[in-house]
Amino acid sequence: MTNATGPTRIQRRNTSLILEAALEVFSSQGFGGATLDQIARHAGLSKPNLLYYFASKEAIHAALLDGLLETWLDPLRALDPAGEPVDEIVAYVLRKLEMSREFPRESRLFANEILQGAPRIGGMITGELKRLVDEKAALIASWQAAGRVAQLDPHHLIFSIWATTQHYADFDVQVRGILDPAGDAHFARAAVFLEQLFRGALMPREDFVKIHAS
Amino acid sequence: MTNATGPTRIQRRNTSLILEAALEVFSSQGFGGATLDQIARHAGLSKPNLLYYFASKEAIHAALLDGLLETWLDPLRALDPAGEPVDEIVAYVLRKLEMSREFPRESRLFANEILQGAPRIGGMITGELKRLVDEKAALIASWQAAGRVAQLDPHHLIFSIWATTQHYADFDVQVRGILDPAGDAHFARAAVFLEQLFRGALMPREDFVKIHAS
DNA sequence: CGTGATCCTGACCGTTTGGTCAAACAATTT
DNA sequence: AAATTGTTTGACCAAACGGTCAGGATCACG
Repeated sequence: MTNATGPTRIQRRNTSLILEAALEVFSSQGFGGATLDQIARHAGLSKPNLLYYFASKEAIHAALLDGLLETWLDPLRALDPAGEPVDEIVAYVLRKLEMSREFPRESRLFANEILQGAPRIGGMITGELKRLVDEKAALIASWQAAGRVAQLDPHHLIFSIWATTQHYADFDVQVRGILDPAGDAHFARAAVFLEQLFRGALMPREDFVKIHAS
Repeated sequence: MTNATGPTRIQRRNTSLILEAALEVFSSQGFGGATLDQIARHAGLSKPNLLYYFASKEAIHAALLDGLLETWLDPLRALDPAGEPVDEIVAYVLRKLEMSREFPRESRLFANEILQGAPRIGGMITGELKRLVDEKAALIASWQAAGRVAQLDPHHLIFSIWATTQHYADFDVQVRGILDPAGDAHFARAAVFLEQLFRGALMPREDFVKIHAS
């Protein structure tokens, strides 16, 4: 039965094998399109063995999302009230872009979930996520009130950061189809572009004039 | 058998019922997650009746995408070499945002397809789409060479326009979960924001200084 | 009103789906 | 090495899947 000594080596290894395989399959097929057989094959385990570690397909999916949500919101949490506003926001953009490069499957997993109406994480959006976004939007608004950032709707600013950065993970196939490269070269260009885009839009107007008038 | 007089009234009505239902289901479940029974129920037809009009599930999906691709690329095609550069690009942004508001399901259908690796429209991306994007990117580059638009990578500029505008369709649930509104009110704010964002980033630096130095 | 073409459906088929289970197998403890 | 616990699997199940088909209903038109 349940054991107080925690998960065994085998348990840790297999649950992680399963979650890795599930990430691969769910992120590229969506929940409905994924099958336990696919996940089992990717994990190198038998289907009944999956269901020894997880109660159901839903349970695997839930465990995946649960384990990822925290990591996913960390960059936004790191937005520092004490920092230089424009630099803070630009750093957030680049951190988010980096996550799209390093964890594209995780991004696609969330994208799939939200595209399909967020049936399994709806509560988290209107709860934890909304609280965090409202808090950081208020922070940006306070920066704007102090004249340290250009006046742009803070909520929509955050949306635009999500949209532009996650685009490189979620629409990877399209991006690669249009720019030919097989590697990660376009991420460097994307970083330059996004920094220009947001720095240009965020820099307080007076500062901008000062710099360019000289 | 085949008739030279074209489709009958019934054919037109039912194929359109089926495509409308398929759009609803495919866009919210993905191809793999959708079932013929769901589509049939939404269309108010029996499953065998669907298959009287379309040879297979794949055929319905293909017909949907085929009929939509042209419409979807029209706003980009409309980017006019003869127009005022910044206004042209901003107009494109707003047109694209309007499409996200009016046709969110179409946007999600494409998003689902590309998220899942574009297995069914891959050729179109590296063909027709790439040609169009390259052409318009060259147009923007020529505007930049003439000093009429700020220097920003044109391809990534187009990506960022797609990303920011389609975000309001594809991630609708998330946007609505964070801003409370049930209606379309946030689209007006999004339009203002996106115009600020892109106009600020696109305006040639010299013009900007001129305007704000006075 | 008849007749040929079009349209529609209930019953059915083979396969795949998520999930179960008893029994075999391996690890660990005593 | 025996006993206990934890792990794995082949065989199996009911339901749902995409798709077929023979035949009945409905239509357009002379």
